[in-house]
Amino acid sequence: MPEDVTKTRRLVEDLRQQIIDGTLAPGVLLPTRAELAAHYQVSETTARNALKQLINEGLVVSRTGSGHRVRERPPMVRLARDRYHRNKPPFATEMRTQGRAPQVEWDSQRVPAPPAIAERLRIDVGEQVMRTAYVMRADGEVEQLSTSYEPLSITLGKGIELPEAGQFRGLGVIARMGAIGIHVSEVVESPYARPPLAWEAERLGLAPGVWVMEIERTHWAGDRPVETADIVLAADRYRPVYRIALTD
Amino acid sequence: MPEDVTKTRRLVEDLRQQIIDGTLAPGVLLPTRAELAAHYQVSETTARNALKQLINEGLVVSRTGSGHRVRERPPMVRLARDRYHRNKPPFATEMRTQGRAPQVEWDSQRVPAPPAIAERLRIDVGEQVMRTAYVMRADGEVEQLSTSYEPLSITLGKGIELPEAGQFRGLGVIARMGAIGIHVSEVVESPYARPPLAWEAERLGLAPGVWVMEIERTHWAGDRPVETADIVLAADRYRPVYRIALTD
DNA sequence: TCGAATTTGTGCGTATGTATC
DNA sequence: GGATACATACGCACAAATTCG
Repeated sequence: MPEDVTKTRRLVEDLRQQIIDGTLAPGVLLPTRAELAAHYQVSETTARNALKQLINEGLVVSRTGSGHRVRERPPMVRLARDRYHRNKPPFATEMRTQGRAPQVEWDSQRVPAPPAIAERLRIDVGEQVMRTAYVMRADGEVEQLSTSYEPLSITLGKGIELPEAGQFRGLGVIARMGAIGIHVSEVVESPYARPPLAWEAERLGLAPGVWVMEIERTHWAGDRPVETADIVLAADRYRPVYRIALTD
Repeated sequence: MPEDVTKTRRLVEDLRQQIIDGTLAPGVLLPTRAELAAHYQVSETTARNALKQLINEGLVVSRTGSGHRVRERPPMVRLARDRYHRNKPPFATEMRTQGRAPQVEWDSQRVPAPPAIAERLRIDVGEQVMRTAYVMRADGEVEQLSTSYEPLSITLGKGIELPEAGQFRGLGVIARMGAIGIHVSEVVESPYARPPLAWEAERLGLAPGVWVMEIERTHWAGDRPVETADIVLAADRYRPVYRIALTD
C-alpha cells in the first residue's frame, strides 16, 4: 500500500501544512468551500469533507454563515505536578501562582466501589467509598473536572468523611489524612489522552476535535492507597510537568 | 443552543455507548451501512458518516469488503518514568523488564538549533547542536520514536559528540555527561497528546483515530539544560507513570 | 478455482435549514 | 432583506477488497 493520494487527502495535507507552518495564521479566514473546490479542481462535497477533517483534528473552527477559520489555540499552560505539599491542595495553589482566582464546586456521595476504582484502592468491589466530584474554575471558567474516591473504611467516624467539609476542608488529601494519623508518603500520577465524553466537552467548553488529558492520581501511605482520583483537563490547554530526581 | 440531536449524533452515541459498555465487544462485526440505515431509519450516507466518526475516535476499524469491527485495543502498558539511573538508559531497561528484546536505530546529524529547541536548551537560535533521531523497537515492532538534541558547545572535542558511538554508547545521557564531568541533577518531563503526523502514524503502525503522546524531556545539570528530547509513542498503548515524593 | 454478491472507499450533486454579513 | 456560507441529510455511481457459494 504505497501513496494512496486521494483528492481529499491532498487538500487536507495542503491546508494542514499551511496552518502548521504559519502561512495560514490563527484566526485567519480560510477560502470558502466553493473557492477551495474551484482552486483544487474538486467538488464542493470533497472540499467540505476536507474541512471537516481539519475540524476533527482541532486545527479549524467553523461558524455557520461566517466561514472556516484557523483555530486560535490558547497558550499552553505548564502544570507543575511535582510539588505536593502537606497543607496545600494543588489546584488552588497552581491557579494562584498564575494570578487567577480559583473556585471549586464539589458534590460528595457514598457509593459502592466500581471495579476499576476498587483495584486502584486495593479494596473489594462494592466496598463503600466516598466519591467526590469536583468542578474547578479559574476566573469563572471551568478548567478541570475531577472525581476523587476514598475508602470509607479509612475515614469513617474520624470526622473527615467529607473531603470538603469540616475543619480540614480545602487543605487537600495529605493534610486531612495526616489529621487522622495517616502519613501520605507518595503520590503517583499517570496521564493519558482520550476523546472527551459529551458532557465533558460541554463543561470544559472544548472546541470540536480537542481531546482531554486524564490524570490518574493515587495518594499512598506506604504501600497502602488511601485516595485515588481522575483529573480531566483540556489537552490543548494544559500539559503536566514532572521533575524527576535522580537515583544512583 | 440546547440539545441539537441530529440523526448522525444519535447513531454515533448509540453505537459508542454499546462499544464502551461492552455490548459490542472488541473484534465484533458491526452492522453494515445498509443495515444501520434500515434499523435507524436514516440514509446510507448518514450511517457512513456515523461510522466514520467512530473510526476517527479510534473505537472502530474498517476493512474494504469486510466490514466495520470494534477495534481491539492493545493492553495499556504503564511506562515507569520516575527512575532515572546513572548508567541505564530508560528504554532498554523498560523493555527488558517487560521481557521484550529492545533494539535501537539512530542517526546523528549536526544541525543549527531551531527556535523551540534553542529555548529549551537556553542557547542561541542557530547554534550548533547534535540531533539524534531514534527508532526504538521491541521484538521488532516500532514502539517509540525519539529525537534528542545536545549542544555541541558542551560535547565538542570531548569524544562523546555522538550519543550512540564510542565508549559510552547505549548508556544514556547521564553516564555520558558524567564522563566529561557534567553532573546531571534532574530530569524534567512534560507529556502531551496530539494527532500523529502522517509518517509517525505509518512508522508506529497506528490505527486511524489513534493519537500520539509526546513527552518533552530535558536533562539538567543544576540550572543548565544539557540535553532535550521529544519522545513519541502511541497514546493508546503507553501511559507514563510518575511517582512524586512529598515535600514538607 | 472462479465468479458473483457483499461491503467499504471515494467522489459528486442536490435540497433544505439556519446563521452571518 | 438578500446574498453568502455552513450544517445536515439524502441519493447515486464506480472502484477496490473481501467473502462465499
